[in-house]
Amino acid sequence: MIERLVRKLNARDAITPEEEDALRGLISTTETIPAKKVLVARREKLRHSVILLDGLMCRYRDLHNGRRQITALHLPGDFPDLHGYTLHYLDQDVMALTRSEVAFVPHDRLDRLMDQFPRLTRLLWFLTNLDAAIHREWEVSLGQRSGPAKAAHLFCELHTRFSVLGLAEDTAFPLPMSQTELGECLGLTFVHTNRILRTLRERGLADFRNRTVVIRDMAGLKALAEFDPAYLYLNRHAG
Amino acid sequence: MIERLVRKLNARDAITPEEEDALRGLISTTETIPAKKVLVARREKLRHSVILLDGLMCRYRDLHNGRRQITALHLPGDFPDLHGYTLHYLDQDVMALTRSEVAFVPHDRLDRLMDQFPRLTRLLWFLTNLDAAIHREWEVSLGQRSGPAKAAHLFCELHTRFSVLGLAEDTAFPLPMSQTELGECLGLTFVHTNRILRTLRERGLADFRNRTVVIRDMAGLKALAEFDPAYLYLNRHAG
DNA sequence: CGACGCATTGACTCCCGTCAATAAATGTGG
DNA sequence: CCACATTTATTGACGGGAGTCAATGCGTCG
Repeated sequence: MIERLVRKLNARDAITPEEEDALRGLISTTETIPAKKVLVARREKLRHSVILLDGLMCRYRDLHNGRRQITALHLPGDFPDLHGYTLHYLDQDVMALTRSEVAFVPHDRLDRLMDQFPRLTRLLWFLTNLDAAIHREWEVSLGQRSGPAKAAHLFCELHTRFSVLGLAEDTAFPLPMSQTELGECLGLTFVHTNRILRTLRERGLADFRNRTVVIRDMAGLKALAEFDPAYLYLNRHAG
Repeated sequence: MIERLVRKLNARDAITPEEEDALRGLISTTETIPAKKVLVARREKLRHSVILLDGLMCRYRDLHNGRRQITALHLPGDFPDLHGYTLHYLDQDVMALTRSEVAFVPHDRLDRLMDQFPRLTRLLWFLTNLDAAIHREWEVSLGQRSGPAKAAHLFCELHTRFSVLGLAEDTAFPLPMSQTELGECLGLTFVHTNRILRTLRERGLADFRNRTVVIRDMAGLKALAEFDPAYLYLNRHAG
């Protein structure tokens, strides 16, 4: 059930069996969410948070001109709205990009966890801070990187994050979203996103097709993106 | 000493006198930081965090092409690197934009706080989540808003944040940074930032001069920015 | 088979970056 | 207090990256 979450946490800090049990005990129920469904609406009062068990989710914001910015992508093991525990409502919508499995975590169980497991509490706090670190790196991409570098950087990030979960191959990972949605992550229109994907393909760097990203030249892709994974906090023994 | 922080927290949730004392007890020493000084370097191992008492600070990231993205602005009462408590090092540099006063908070005192004050712990966790909410709103700006709307939105945000602290007038607030630095917040070059400031001035919306922003037409500015302050979580009684 | 969503490409426009020059403001030392 | 250097602000000319509009192809599904 929570294997992905444990795997994600273990990549950062050792989890004891007791803590793993405590995490398991957080879950009340699970549910299957159809693609395109908004799971948590902006401003909605929250009494539970959600662990993504399987599938792909995002957080986003719509603007009046019809454009949308996706501000976060969530992989299995992520806690897309854990911040809702302290914020009480979300500032953005959470949507399933694909059919997804989620587990509900009532906030009163988090209250109890905070009393009994300070170390685990700090780990959950860490998870929300990791989330924020990814937001910051996206700010850098959105503000400063060139179109191709934006796409390259996102591919590098996702390859790393999927690898941690054991869900990526050496040079490929699933990315079940449309070019429109990819563009909404990168701050680009789908037309321009399509052109950028073509340049990455023509330069022999990466290929996004059939909902899968194939990396042809990892070093070149990382160089174009100036990818530095420090913000993913994977250095369990260095940090 | 921590009046600004208390004021910031009180705008979100009531702080008891005991909690205020506990917050005061977090501080070990204070220090004056000269302008342009990097207070916390990326990757540096951390044993304390910092409360900004007075001045203006930012977090940023430099890219190889010489460009820089500022990912967060910090006002008095902010905790610019509180996330360093769980992350152990920062993914970005923290710099003083002006001469600043800071207070140091050793992480072992936060450890003790977590054992003794779960509600206050949740409030500190809230602060890092509020920080992340601002990151997300900046992602929306950087990715989707037009140049003038980016500047307008930042002005609206800062006016609100300064107002909470009692540091803004009805239609003006201090912004002691250069146009270059403002551009680094907005993802624009200083040349274009200058042009955008001119259009805001010519449209009678806002005027940024002498390190001060004067808002001439609040409704118009908010409309241009599509400013919705929900992400600042100020609705103490609604959330 | 037709409807629909998604991908691809071209033509055109415009926002924004680059390069460059100059003015204005600020700071510094004598 | 002035002379000078440095930073910051302003503006113009030019080019390129990204948005808009539009047409076409393609795969899926009812």
